[in-house]
Amino acid sequence: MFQSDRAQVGPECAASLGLVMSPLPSPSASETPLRVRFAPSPTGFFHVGGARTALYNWLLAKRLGGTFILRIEDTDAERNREEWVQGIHDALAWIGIGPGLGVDYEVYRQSEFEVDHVRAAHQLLGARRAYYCACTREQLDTRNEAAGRKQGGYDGHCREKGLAVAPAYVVRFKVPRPGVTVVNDVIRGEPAFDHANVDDFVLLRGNGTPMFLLANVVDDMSMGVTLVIRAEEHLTNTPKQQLLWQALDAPYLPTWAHVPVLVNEKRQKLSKRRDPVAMEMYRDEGYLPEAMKNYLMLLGWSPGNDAEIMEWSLVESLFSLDEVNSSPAFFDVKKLRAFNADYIRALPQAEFVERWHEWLAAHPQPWEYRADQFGDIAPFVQLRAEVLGDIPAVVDFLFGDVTPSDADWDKAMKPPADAILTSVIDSYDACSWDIDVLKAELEHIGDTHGLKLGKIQAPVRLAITGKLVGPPLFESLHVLGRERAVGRLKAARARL
RNA sequence: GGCCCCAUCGUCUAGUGGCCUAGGACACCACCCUCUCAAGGUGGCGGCACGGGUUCGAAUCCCGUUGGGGCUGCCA
Repeated sequence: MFQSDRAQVGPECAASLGLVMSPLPSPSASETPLRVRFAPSPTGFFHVGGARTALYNWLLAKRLGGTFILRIEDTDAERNREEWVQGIHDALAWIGIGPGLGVDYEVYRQSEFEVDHVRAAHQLLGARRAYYCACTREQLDTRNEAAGRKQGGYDGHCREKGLAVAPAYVVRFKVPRPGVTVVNDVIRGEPAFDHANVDDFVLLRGNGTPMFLLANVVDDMSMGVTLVIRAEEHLTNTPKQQLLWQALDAPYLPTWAHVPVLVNEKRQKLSKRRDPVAMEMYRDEGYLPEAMKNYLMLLGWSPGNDAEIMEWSLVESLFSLDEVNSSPAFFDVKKLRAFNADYIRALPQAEFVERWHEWLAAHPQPWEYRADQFGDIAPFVQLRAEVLGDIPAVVDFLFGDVTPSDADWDKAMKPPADAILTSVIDSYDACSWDIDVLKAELEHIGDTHGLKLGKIQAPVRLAITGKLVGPPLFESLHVLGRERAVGRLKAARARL
C-alpha cells in the first residue's frame, strides 16, 4: 500500500512551513484510480535493475487494481535502436509482465507525443515560466570559471533578458527563486530541495526537440500517472519535475517512490558496460524467470518471517511499497544461482524435462539429442544443474564423443588402470546389463585389486563419460548401453 | 566542491524501545551420508560503522562524525 499516513502530509506539511510554491494535494488512493508507469529507454540491453523497477510497478498495479503503463522513451534518436525496443517487450514478457495478464496494460511510444512536449514548453514560455537562452556550453564554462564556481551549473545569464526565439537558442525553465520544493516520496519521506541548488534546466534543445525532464512530465500528466516508481538516481530530478507539474497547472501532484539502485561488488550503480546485467544473458544461461523474479523482489524487500523462496502469488498478495528498503543492494549472482538451483530441483520431473527442451531448442548443441535417453537420467541431472545451461556438459557423453582433459586423464589413468579396464571390459562384455549387476561386477573387480568403489570407479567413469564428476556411474552405463560403453572402455585401454 | 540519499554478519535481509547473550538465507569451513560430483543432514565462522544524547531500558528515537552512493548534460 503506497498510501501511508505519511503520504498525505508531504505538501500540506510543507505548505504550513511556507515552503512550497503552490502546494497541490496528492491523489488519494481511495478516490483516484492508481496509474503507474514504467518508462525505459531503448538504448541497450534491458537490465536487471529495470526489471526490478518494472516488477514493483506491476505488483502495485496488480495489488491495487491499477493500470500499468509501459512507455518506451525513445526520444534519443542517436542511441535508440528498434531491437532494444523488442528486447524490452521480450524481457518483460519473460518475467510475466505484459498485456492480458490480469492488469490493465497500456503501451506508448514517447516519440509520438513530441508535439505535446513542444506545446507545453511554449505554454511555459507564454506564462513567463520559461525563457530563451543564448548561452553556449563554452560561454557558460568560461563564466563559471571566472566566477570561481567550482562545478558550475547554469548561472541564469539569460533569465531576465526576455530574448526572442532564435535558431540554436534553448528554452530553459525559470525555477522560482527563492523557494523550496518538498517531494512526497513513499520510500524517502519528504526530501526538501532548496531552489538555490536547482538550476534553470533546459526544456527544449537548440534544435527545438524536448528534453527528458519535460517530455517525461508532460506524458505522465497526460497519461494521468498517479504514482511514479523509479530508481533512486532520479531523486534529484524530482524537484525539477514537480515544479514542472505545478507550472503546467496540473490538477494534482503524483506521489513518488524512489527505489534504491542495484550495485555491483564495488557498490557502484550497475552499469551496462561493466557489469553482467542483461536479462537476455540470464535467460540464455538458463535461469528460470520465476527464480529471477523471486530473487529480484528480495533485493530491497522482504515479506518478513524469514521467507525467501516463495510462490509468486504470495509475493503478489504480500508486496507493499512502503516496506521497500531505502539502501542500495548488491546484485549477487551467486545467490541468484542458488535460488535458480532450488527452483530447478523443485520442478516436477516432467516439467523439468519440458523446460530443458525449451532451452535446448533455443540453444542447439553439436550432437544428436535423444529425449528417451535423457529421460532415463533426468532425475540425476536435475539435482546437478544450477542453470539449464549446465545440462549439456552433464549429458553430452550420451549424445556425442567423449574427450577427457589431459589433467583428468593423468589423474584417473594411473596404474593399475590398465588391468582394471581389462577386467571391466571382460566383465561388461558378458554380464547382464543391469544397474545392480554392473555395480556388483565393478565392486568384485575392485576387491581383486584391493580398491574400494570410490577409487576404482575413476578410470571407468573417465572412459565412459570423459569426466571425473557427473551422474551416478552405473545409471550412466545403463543408459549408454553395452555396445557404446564397452567400445569406450576399449578405446581408453588402447590409449594407455 | 555543492545538493540529495543511505548505513545490522563478506552479501541479501529479519528486527519498528524491553521477546536480541541480534534470527534466516547465500557464500565459506568441518563432520555425517555416499560409486565421483551434487543433493540432503548436523555443526561452525561471522554483524548492529563511530561518538554523543533521550529513556528505567536503544540495533531500534534525536544530533554529530565517518564511510558509501546518486545527481550536478542542449542523455534518459
